[in-house]
This record gives sequence, structure tokens and C-alpha cells, in this order.
Amino acid sequence: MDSELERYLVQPVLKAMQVLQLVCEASEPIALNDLVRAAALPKTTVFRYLRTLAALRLIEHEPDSDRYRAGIGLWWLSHASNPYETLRQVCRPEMKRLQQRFNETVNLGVLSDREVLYLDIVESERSLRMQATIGATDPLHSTALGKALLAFRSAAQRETLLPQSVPRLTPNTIVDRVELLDQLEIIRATGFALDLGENEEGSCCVAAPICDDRNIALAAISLSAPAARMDGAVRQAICASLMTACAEIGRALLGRRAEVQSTQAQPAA
Amino acid sequence: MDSELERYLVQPVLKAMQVLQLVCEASEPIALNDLVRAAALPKTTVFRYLRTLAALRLIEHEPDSDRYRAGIGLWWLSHASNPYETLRQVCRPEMKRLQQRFNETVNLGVLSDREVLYLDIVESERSLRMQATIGATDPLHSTALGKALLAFRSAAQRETLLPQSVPRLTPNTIVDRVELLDQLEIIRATGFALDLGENEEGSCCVAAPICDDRNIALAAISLSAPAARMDGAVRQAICASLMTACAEIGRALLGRRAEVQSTQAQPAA
DNA sequence: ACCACCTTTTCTTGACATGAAACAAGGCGG
DNA sequence: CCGCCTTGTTTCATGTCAAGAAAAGGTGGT
Repeated sequence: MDSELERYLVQPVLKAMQVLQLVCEASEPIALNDLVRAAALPKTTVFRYLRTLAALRLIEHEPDSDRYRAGIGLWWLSHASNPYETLRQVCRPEMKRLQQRFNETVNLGVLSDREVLYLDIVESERSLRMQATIGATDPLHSTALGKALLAFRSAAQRETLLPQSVPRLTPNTIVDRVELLDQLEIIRATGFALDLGENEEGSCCVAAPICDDRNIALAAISLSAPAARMDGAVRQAICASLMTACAEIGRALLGRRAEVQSTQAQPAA
Repeated sequence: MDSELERYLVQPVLKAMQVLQLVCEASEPIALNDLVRAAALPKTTVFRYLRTLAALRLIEHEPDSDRYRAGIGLWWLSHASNPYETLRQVCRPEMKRLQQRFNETVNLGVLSDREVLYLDIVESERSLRMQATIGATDPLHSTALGKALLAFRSAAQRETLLPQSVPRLTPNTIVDRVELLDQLEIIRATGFALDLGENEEGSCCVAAPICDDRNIALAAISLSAPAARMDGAVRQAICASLMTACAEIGRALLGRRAEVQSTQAQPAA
């Protein structure tokens, strides 16, 4: 499916990044030989990548033990006015407050490539909790985050972002396109989106969008919990807090100029 | 001086990282042509790097505007059990408390390649304040951080880490090797290090080490201020708080197994 | 002192990164 | 509305330079 995306790939870059990732994933400084084994690349090649990455300070070399570990250069990359990073920092305090108030998992998501991309997660402390991973993605149509992000876009964009047919993930998943688009209108009117076990059985999510001054969603925050803990009264309280928090963040973002532009899909060919 | 370090460099990796850095530094999504101009590389080359980096999710492509921006992959790299990142997270709360209590700039530094590497900085809110940059380095011999890091190492390592002759940065810089080594003994005994305008005139720093269970410094925290604000009584209070905070962090680190191993220099050839 | 293991260096080869140039696709002004 | 001009994409021939085998240099253990 991504045969087109796999063109023009520069091998040395791919392989060097693989090595970098291995160094970063290692819980402790790692030696050349271990990297060679892990990466399944020739020793000389790995050696040269390590030297190159070290010159860029992306990794650092411990002369004593001849081991490599993550370097300060990574910090530069991920903090140099990275829009995701700033968005996360702005949202963090409100997300923590939501988590503390309801003790459920709070997710921050943006639209990326026709999917929801989880940018940040503040986890509930309960043993039974919803768990996603930062950087992971979920479909738009089956998640509260996705629907919130879709609803606060132009009608034209909703059309292009929503595939003609969407996969059924649970018995509750809404797979009828018209029904989905109708629901988006309701979400737009009420200001929040629900996911009643549509993405994963037994889980329930509430999401609200963070909008710019044109009422376009830049991101969305959701609270997710087992369905049993998310009934009537509690859900109402959550909805209210969530919408307040998101509106607050939206106002805070207006102050900044480093606005986060969510990816918008190209028109269907 | 680093002619040896510049060997075995893989060009595609260097250039691709340059492009990645440019994308990350841009305050807003940036187009291919702008990158070509900024990087001074052929268009085709930059194009291929962008595709490669996008495949790795280090950057993301906005189909509408044909622009590129930092991607979520960066987050993976810098947060996948990066020892610096974990150290920073552990130290942050105490650093913030120190900053709030004294309203002076608080620095976190580690030993890296015979220098102090600033890992984190919590800035004073005063208009006249000491200011360093995360990722920047300073000499060991002229900074409180450096001396604290040196003092809590074996005598042998102090010898190898301290160059035979050190540069004079201000009139107060201690350039006599014997005098320096003597002072390290005192620092080791008292538990804190001072910099009285030795690195920059008019600035005064107090530093204390964060030690592991063998009393080896993993990192150090310093408070820096204009000399005028750092006299007798205040300095004593700062010293006490600093040493308490560092001891606390040391204890917290003992709990974790992801200990941060500071770089140790190789024996002088 | 020998051996085993690991890093570093050297060297040859051909795969492949390269970049000029042509092509396609918008966008803007005339 | 048309055509020029900017920007992204593709193609292709070339020679660079990344690759990897193999050997040398170091280090620590028994």
C-alpha cells in the first residue's frame, strides 16, 4: 500500500537511525558488539554510524567502557520549537488536573494522516485503566478523539478525511458513513464527542476539541475509562470539566503564535 | 584538534541530520525549496532525505501545503529510556523548589568529555540573572558544577580529567593545578563547591554533587547568581538547601536501576 | 605468557547516492 | 483566460564513497 512511500529512501540514513534508536532504547550504555547483534548489520558499518552520530552529539561515547548512550543532541532536536512539544507543554497542566479530579486516563491527540495520533497521555492510577501509547494511532471514526477532531473541521474536510468505508472494530462501531456524518453535526453542536465501546469493547471515552479562533480543532483531549465507571452523572461532570479545560487551552494558544497546524489530508484522487 | 574524530563520517547521515535539524528549528512547517536554500544542498538530495525522514516519522509531511514539520518519531528517540531525560525528570521537582525558594537560576550538569554539560536549567525570574543554555558546556576548573563533579571522583580520575594547564577566564580563575587539587579535597570534605567569579566576572555559584552509593558524583546541581546577591547568610542557606536537595535526589536515584553513568575521560595518552 | 574477545584500521569493489536536467503541476499576474 | 514562473517530482548516467571482509591492534582474563 505504501509502495509509493517507499521510494527515494536513502539507505544509510535509515540504517543509521535504526542504530540511533537502538542506542536510545537501551536502558544502559551499549557496546558496539551488542549493537551489531541487535541491528544485524556489519560491524564496520555500525561502527561508522556510531562515529557519525557521536560527531553530531546525538549519541555520546564513554571512552572508559567503550559504550554508547543517548546524547544531548536529541534534546536539541525535540525541543527546538517543535510544535508537538509546545502543544504538549501547554496542555499538560490541564490534563494533570483532569486526571487528578477523575482519576481516569487523559489523552491528547491530533489529526495526522487521517488518523488520531496520541501526543500525550496522563494515566489513571487505578489498576483497571485504559492504556494507549504516545505516538500510536487509532482510527478517526471509532474514537471520541477522532470524532471531536473531525467535527470541528469544514464539511469538505470531513468528507475527504473520512474513508468511504471504515472498518468495524467492535459490535458498537459506527460503520455507516451517513450516520457518522450526522453524529459529527451533533458533536459540533454539543461541543463534545463520545465513544461508547466503538473502538474497544467495554471502554468509554469523552473528548472535546481544542479550537483556534476560527473554531477549527487543533487537537483534542479525551478521558477514557471502563464503561462501568462512566455512567450518567459522572459523565456529565467529566464533560463539563473537559470542555472547560479545552476552552481554556484554546484561549492560551491564542496568545502564542506558534500554533499547531494539524495535518489535513489531500482531496481524494 | 578533532581530526581524529572527523574520520569515518558517513556523509548521507550527516547531511540528513542537518536537514532534520533545519526542519525542527523552523518555527512553522517548511517547504522543500526553503530547506534547499537553507541547507545549501541539491534539491533532489534534500527531497530524498525528507522522504526518508518522513518514513521514519522523524518528520511529517503536510499534504495540503507540501510542507514538512517535526514528527512524533523524535519523541520516541528522546524519551526511550534516555538517561539524560530520566535524570532531568528526577531532578526537576527539587530544582524548581530551589528556584522558588531563592529565585536564582538552578543548573543541572554532568561530566561529559572533560567538561560540564548543562542538562537542565530552571531560570530565576529576576531581570539580572545568570543564564546558560541546555546542551552548552563550560570548563571543569572554573565552575562550581565542574569542581563538585571532579571532587567526588577517585583521585586518579581527577588527575586525568584535569588538563595539565587550564585557561584563565577571569582574574579569579584558579589556574594553579596544585591549588585546584587542594580545593577539590576541601570540596569533598565540605560537600559543596564554590565559584567566586572564576568563570565569569561578577557571578557566583554554589554547587553540590548528586552521588551514587559509592559516593561518586553522577551529576551536580548549582545555584548561580550575581555575586552581590550571594553573600554570607544567604549563601549559607543556599548551601544547606542545595546539599539537602542533592542528597534527596541521590536517594531517589538509588531506587531506580536506570542509573546515569557520567562519562569518564580516558587516561592521558 | 597465551588466548579470546573486542575495537579500530586498511583496502578493494561495485552498489547506489548523487545531482543535472527534464517533466509535471499549480499559482499568479497580465 | 492564457502563459510564465515557481515548486515539487521523476529520470538517468556517472563516479563517489559506503560497504564489508579481513587483518591489525588492544585489553583483560586464566
